[in-house]
Amino acid sequence: MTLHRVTTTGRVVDLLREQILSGALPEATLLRQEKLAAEFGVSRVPIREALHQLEAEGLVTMQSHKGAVVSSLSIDDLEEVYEIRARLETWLLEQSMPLLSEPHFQKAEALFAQMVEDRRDENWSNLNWDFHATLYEPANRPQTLALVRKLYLNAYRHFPLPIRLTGSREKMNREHQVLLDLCRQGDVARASAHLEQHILMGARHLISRLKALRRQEADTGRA
Amino acid sequence: MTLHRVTTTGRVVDLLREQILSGALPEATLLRQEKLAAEFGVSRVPIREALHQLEAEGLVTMQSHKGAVVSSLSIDDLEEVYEIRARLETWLLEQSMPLLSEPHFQKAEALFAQMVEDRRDENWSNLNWDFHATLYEPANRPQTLALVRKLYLNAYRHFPLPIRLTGSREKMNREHQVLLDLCRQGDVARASAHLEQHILMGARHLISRLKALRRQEADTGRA
DNA sequence: TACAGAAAAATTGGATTCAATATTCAATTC
DNA sequence: GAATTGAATATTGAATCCAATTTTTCTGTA
Repeated sequence: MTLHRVTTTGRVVDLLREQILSGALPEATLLRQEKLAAEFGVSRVPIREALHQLEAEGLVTMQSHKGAVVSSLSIDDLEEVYEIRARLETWLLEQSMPLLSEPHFQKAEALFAQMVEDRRDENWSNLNWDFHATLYEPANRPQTLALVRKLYLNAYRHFPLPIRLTGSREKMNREHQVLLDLCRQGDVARASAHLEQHILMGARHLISRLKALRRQEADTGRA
Repeated sequence: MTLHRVTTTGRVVDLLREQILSGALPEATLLRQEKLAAEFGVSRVPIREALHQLEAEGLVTMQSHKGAVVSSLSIDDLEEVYEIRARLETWLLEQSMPLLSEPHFQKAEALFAQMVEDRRDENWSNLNWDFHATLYEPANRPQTLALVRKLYLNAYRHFPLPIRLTGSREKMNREHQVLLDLCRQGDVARASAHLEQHILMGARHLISRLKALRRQEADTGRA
């Protein structure tokens, strides 16, 4: 177990990524190197290296001599990412279900209970991911899991947390409960279909909330 | 139409990526900043920024104060990447097939003819990708297409070109021909199944060649 | 000879400095 | 008065310089 590199660049990358994925730095935010350098108390060099790295991850876009901005996903892109997730996650579930055993169910149920109980929005994303990942874990597909996780985080960002949860929490809980039941019953076909619906409905909800938000912004802008 | 940024870092990224994906820089190659800087006639700063970017793309791995190496895919990882491709590309094909029209067929046939004719190995990868992409294009899934392309290139590298083509060219051509025919006939189910086999067989071939190569290297190393 | 430890060299990471490009804003022209 | 040019300012891109870390080499000892 190697205790990873602790370079300034690495820390800046982690910090910025966290702030972008959490929504603290919303899309289209201009990232000034000097400002970030002052904020973190370092020179501009590690800032720029971090920005290049985040650009490769798709989280920011850089234009030479102009600056870096937090990149945004169009609604179409967002929908497509969810569809990719649906395609890959159902596949993971189909592979893992025959291998799911009691410890997995118990872990998933514990995470589910936490999600129902913990009302703090900021914990929801991680719990939700851990819940899903637990069900996929026996498939033993590390590359796929890592890829899906990246898509998950990338799609979930940009939205102030309360917004993306409003009015969907109870629904999500019910769907997770059904998914768990179907997994326990070993009904692969229905579990997979349910998961697909779960993901695509999530996308629909998010997109409708996003559109409402944009309409609202346009209205206040006009007023 | 913006004439893109021409920064030193950007050019270095493109050059290194090209060399890695083409196999000119094989896996596990140590990338010395000073050496690369001298080679490209620039300072170490843009080299380092480029390495960070390529690390985020997964093409190199960096260890602090030790150096950067061209990252390698294990055989298991390689196989998994091919399976992801199979899962996503069949999906793309299923969506695009109902929308395929004559211009697409003609473009695909032209690319196919070029692949049959052009014996130069170094053109094969790009032609092959263009052929596949042509069939997926009507699906209008830019994110998925970009993702699959990345997986395609990433998996195909590391192998000296002649090695990965030896003994598979004729087979590939036959399979492409069948795929084209099935697409023209509009038989979605069979085309999709054939494409899946095509991709998975490609993986099997590549892996067996790779294992043979490693055995051979071990033998000569022992001798 | 084999090994441990310290000095030296090599290499990377980060700060500072300089150069190139973009933006801002005032002066000028129509 | 509006548009345009150009100087001043701000910001990024890259080179050089210094610090921190790792690797190698050398030396002394068992």
